[in-house]
Amino acid sequence: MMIDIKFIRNNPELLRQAIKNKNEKADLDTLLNTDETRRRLQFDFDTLKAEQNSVSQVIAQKKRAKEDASAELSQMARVAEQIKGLQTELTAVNAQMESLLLTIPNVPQSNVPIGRDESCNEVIRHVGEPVKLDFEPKDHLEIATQNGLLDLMRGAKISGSGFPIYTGLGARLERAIINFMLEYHLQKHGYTELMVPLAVNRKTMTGTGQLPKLEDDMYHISEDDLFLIPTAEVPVTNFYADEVLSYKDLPLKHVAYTPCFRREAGSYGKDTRGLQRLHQFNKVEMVRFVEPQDSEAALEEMLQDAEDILQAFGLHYRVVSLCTGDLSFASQKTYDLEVWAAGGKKYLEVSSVSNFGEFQARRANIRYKDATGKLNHLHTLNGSGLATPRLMIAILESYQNADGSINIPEVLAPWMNLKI
RNA sequence: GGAGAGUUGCCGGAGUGGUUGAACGGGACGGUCUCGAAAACCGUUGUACCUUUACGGGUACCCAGGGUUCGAAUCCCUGACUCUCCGCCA
Repeated sequence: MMIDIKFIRNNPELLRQAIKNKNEKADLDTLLNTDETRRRLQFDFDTLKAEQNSVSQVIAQKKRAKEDASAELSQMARVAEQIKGLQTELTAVNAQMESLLLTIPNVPQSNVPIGRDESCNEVIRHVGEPVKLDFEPKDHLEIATQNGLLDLMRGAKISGSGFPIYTGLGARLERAIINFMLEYHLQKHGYTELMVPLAVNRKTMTGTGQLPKLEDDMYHISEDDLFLIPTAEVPVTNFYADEVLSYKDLPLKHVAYTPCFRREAGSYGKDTRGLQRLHQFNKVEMVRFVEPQDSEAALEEMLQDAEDILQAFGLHYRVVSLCTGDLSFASQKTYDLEVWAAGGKKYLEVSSVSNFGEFQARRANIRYKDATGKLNHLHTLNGSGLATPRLMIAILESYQNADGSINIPEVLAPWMNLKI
């Protein structure tokens, strides 16, 4: 499957532009040349095979009639040899095609701002007001330390930096946040929960587009060639890999809580204080499977689903439309939600909501039969709803008191067995 | 970890190395019949690629990858997965 080679063949300039705008390094010319070679080989192969098939029947007839078929046999011996040669070439070219196709990114939607990097992202709107504190706010790490919520030193001791340990009330708070978000999506947004494997195979990682590009960013268990998931998107989207669904099943909406693992190779020393950037963190993820004509509307809906969580916490945030240079490899349009951190006085990314069009469905081979019985690739979307670390930062910093204590957000009370 | 059995189309289930893309049954869909329905009968019912303005034609696919052969669903090798039994273990 992969990305549609016919589409690439017919729209090379569109692809060239998309690759450039996304700052990707995909070799389109080699791909197109290889495609031509492949088609020529395939044609020759098919032609010879057709000859072999028909003469083989003649041989069968003659043998049954006890006639001499030695002329045909020697002719076919030659043909068989040629076929074998072509077969070898074809196999090699097909493999080359596949690895080239895997490096072609998804094409951004036309309404995505064009730009090199995040400085070109477009702020769509601000929602709510930054919390007003009549004292100099502390940052989340100070608050967490003072209240005994986190033990990063011991996390570093037993695993390494970036593997946080939530302690006591901190652990309960983290768990309450996760449960609150999960139940919110289940009960108010109509998602169905999945609890999924945290280690997945290579095919699965390729299906959603993490591989081959991001192999260095993932934890890999070489013994079994398994990868720790960087997001629940991977196992949840691949839930339907190699399947054919019915239009009657759609839209499908799944939500899953999982820890996420990221090596964050190459980002050392950047925004590392406290919970800002971690190798392991918790996230509730929403995934949707929809008919193609519904995916644009579904993206807006999912964005709202994620926003609802921030609003439930009464946190100020902004919605950002990512520019082409900041879009992920597989995405054709992405909104980020950035929550206001009162202590650090900056916006922190807590959610990324993306429409992948048919890109992932092609790679993972997820199809559906539409109302007319026609087979199509469906569209996939996903969005964080939300990632907890930076949400925790915003909560601690927004709900702090002058004496360094913190209040528990009202919506979490039922999840912590607290009476407020 | 050890031993055995298996993997065929939407499902069940045949298949001797040569007209098998695949018998037979079921399901689904269309039609005949009927006031309507059931039953019965007739027909249709895979995917991908190449080619053709079109009708059509060609190739591949019977878990995956190799091999034997003029020719493989059918024979051989390797691997994946499923099931049963034993061992170990939460």
